[in-house]
Amino acid sequence: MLVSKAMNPETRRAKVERKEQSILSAARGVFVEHGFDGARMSEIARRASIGEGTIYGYYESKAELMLAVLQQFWDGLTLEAEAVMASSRVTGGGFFDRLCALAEYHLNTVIVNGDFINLTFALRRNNSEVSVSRDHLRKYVAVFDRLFLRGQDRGEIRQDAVLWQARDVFYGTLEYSARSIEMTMDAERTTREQKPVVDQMIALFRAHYGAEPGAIATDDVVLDRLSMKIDELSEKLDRLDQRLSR
Amino acid sequence: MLVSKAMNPETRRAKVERKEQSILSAARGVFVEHGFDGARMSEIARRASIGEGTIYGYYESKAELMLAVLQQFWDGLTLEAEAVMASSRVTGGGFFDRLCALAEYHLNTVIVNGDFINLTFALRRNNSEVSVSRDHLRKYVAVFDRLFLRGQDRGEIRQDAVLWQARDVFYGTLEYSARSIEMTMDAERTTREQKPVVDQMIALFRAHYGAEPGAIATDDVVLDRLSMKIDELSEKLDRLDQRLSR
DNA sequence: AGGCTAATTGAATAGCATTCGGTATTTTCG
DNA sequence: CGAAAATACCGAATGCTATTCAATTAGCCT
Repeated sequence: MLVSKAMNPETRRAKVERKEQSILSAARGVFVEHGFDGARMSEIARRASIGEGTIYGYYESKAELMLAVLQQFWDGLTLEAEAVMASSRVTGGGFFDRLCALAEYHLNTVIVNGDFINLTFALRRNNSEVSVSRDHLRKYVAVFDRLFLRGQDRGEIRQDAVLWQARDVFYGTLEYSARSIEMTMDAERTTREQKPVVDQMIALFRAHYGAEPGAIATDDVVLDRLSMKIDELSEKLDRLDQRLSR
Repeated sequence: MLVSKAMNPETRRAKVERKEQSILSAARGVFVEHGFDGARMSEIARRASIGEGTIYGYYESKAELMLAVLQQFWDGLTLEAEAVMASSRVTGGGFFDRLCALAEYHLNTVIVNGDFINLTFALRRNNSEVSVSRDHLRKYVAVFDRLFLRGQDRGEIRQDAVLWQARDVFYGTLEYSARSIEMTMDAERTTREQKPVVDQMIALFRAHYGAEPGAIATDDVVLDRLSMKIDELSEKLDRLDQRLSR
């Protein structure tokens, strides 16, 4: 049939993609539930309603299936992070409002999907070739980079601030905090919630990277005043000089 | 024999411990070389020169063996970190010298033993009971805590600085930086070495937690210089004034 | 020495990812 | 449309490993 000829290439791809998605989502569920080693290919197959061997027509191995799941995961995070920053709550807000929103989103994500994130880095244990997801990670952290650069352009951030350091501090601190929180590592303070972590972080950024820290602004005022006085003195000197030479 | 009676309890324990150590070091080598999944119990047994089944008389399972290796690893780190801070190079030095030494040591360690550290957190995927090493982690990070508190006592650090935040920033940033470095994630700057990471970090700590932030000190110097110049000018003016009025 | 206990061993077991030969389903072309 | 060719699908068979266990050995005490 002509119809089939015209439609089939479409339907075929669509069908394949649908099946791929069903495998992927089944796999994601099983991996989240049992972890990598605990996940059984048989269970994934069962949940996706396909034969066990069929999976291998779509993914080379368990590790590569996991990798596909992780890539989808990180891509989703990237989209959500962008969405959070563009959300109405912070639209029109300055750099620090957006940063705060991003920090809250990231911290919460890391806490909720901690296992997933660990797996991202744990996967590159033996299968050294199967660790492609660098690009996806890069795309995710690029969300922060764009925000930071824009903040610099708009003059909200010091021009001499170092992007890579700020990025490391931001993601590093949040990730470590998340681990501390979920470990309830704190013998010192039993209630260590997410909010103070983000607040402290924003405060640090404001103080260290902000374009106009209070102390320095004050000093600037003092400097201006002194400069003006110098100018006054210079003028007076000139006038005296002229008077003397006359 | 009385001798055997007196010695055997000692020798027996010693023997057991020696065998335990030999298993542990064999395991460590194999795990480092091949990762957790890649490691074969048979190879560990061979390297320890014992039968395959014997291992299970000492450790319940492969995961628990790994755990023992990890605990030994973290304990070693703790000792080394203390040693670095007490080393002659920084003896008598202030808080920031010690902090710098600790940061350099930690960053280097994390880069060199990155796989090991990942494994620490990746192990608690399925075997949720087998994740005891919290105490060992706690002991390790406590090295920083002691340094920080001492710095506060000596007045080198602001009294209102928050310990847990500083800790998160310190370890979090270093760990994340290490990952970035070993991933050579940087399309922006190909040569991102360890030194600048540590330097930036120390600078941040000095500025944000130090009792006398550097930026303001610099501005103070500028202010002083300007004030002096104004004084000079004033004196000159006065002299001229006197000459004129004479 | 010699009996008793605990330690050691490596062959047997069991669990799982991956493969493969056969079957069903789709596509192609006369 | 129909049959041949190609492709997708299946799940039992394979192969590889952690783990167990019955037999053997070494250590200990009187």
